[in-house]
Amino acid sequence: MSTKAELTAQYILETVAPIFNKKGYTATSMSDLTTATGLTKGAIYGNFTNKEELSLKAFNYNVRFVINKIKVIFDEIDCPIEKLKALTDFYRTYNKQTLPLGGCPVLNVGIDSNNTHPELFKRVKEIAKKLTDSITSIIKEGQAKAVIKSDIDAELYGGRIFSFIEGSIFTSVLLKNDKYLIDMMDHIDDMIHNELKK
Amino acid sequence: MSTKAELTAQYILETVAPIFNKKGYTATSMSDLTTATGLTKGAIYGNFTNKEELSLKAFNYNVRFVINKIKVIFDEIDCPIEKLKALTDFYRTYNKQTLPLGGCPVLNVGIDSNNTHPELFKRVKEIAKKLTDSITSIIKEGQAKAVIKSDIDAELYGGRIFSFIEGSIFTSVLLKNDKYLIDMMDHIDDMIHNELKK
DNA sequence: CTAACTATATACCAATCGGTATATTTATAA
DNA sequence: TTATAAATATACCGATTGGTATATAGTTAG
Repeated sequence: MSTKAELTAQYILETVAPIFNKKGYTATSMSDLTTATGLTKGAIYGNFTNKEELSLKAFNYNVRFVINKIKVIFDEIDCPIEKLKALTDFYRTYNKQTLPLGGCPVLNVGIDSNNTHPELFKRVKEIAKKLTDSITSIIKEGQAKAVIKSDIDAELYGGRIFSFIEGSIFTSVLLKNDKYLIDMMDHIDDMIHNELKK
Repeated sequence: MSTKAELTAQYILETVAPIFNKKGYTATSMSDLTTATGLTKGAIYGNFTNKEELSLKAFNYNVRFVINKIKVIFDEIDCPIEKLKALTDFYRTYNKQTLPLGGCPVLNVGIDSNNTHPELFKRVKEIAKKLTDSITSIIKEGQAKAVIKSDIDAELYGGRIFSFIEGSIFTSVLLKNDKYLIDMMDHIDDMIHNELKK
């Protein structure tokens, strides 16, 4: 029952997660982490084997944060069309919601880990696949329930919507204006009505 | 006439640009650059004041590479609609074309420099603005020439198309499949025909 | 209250970091 | 061919990197 260490491990993870997400793996130094946590290397290395493991768990922590929010929303909705609309509603305020994380972990770590940290990149890819698959599933569910046109290519739209979302997050962050994100969600809503909905 | 130094400076830039683009600023070490160029620090620091200046010029070099390609295409086309379609054609093979650069510099450096290198980030933002503006201009030109619907919000579509492009680049890189990029270009083409074109 | 154990802090390691001063080589002009 | 200048290589700098061995402090069971 090592409750003490578990608590500090959790505290370290929470504190460290946004730093890794914002600065990236290499640009985040162990001294950044000791400063932020107010702990020493002894405490950090007592709870995590090395920087790599810590960064991976930090990414998982950030992703879980986002996915849990989406899950909560989805669990309250039956209709696939409404699920998709709830998803765009969620992403309308995505930048505000991911402020404590330091931005979108998939976008940030996806770019950061590419060509530098294969294991981390692999994990991001897994999550991206999971996200596109979940959108695809909703569309297929909509087809099964006959509220979405049966001739729609669900996989294609799943990937397309994922690109829509990540692209507009990127633009809104780079140009520092949420209008790009919000407009894209409007566009997706239109698409749902004009192309997907039966 | 210091032709010698100018040549090596150019050689260094070309060799170094894809490394910065792939690994990011911090993860790229000076020793990476001496190894890649086969030169020593003396040669590099003789031609560039420091790592920061070098990374900025490397980004500019990469961006110029891409923008020049687009310029060449645009200069041969008059019709705004055809320009937009040529743009999607260009991006269909974007990953292959930017292979020597190590990927999309706007996407890579935009994420990498955020929260770490304000000056570099500012420069990426400038380029992103330039790109969205150029798309917006084409749409406005199309409206002036009465080939694009006059009630279309050109700025809105400019930002939207930019997000489409960057988002699909991201997805195709992350999931290692060009189909996401190609499908997005198909989608933009459809949009041009169904929403923009008069 | 003490002994045993767990968890954190301290002090240190070799390696690498970006950067510079100087020596050496290479190119150029007379 | 030689003197001069330009360009590159070498050798080094202090600071910081990720990581570890050990000492100290904190917690808990008897």
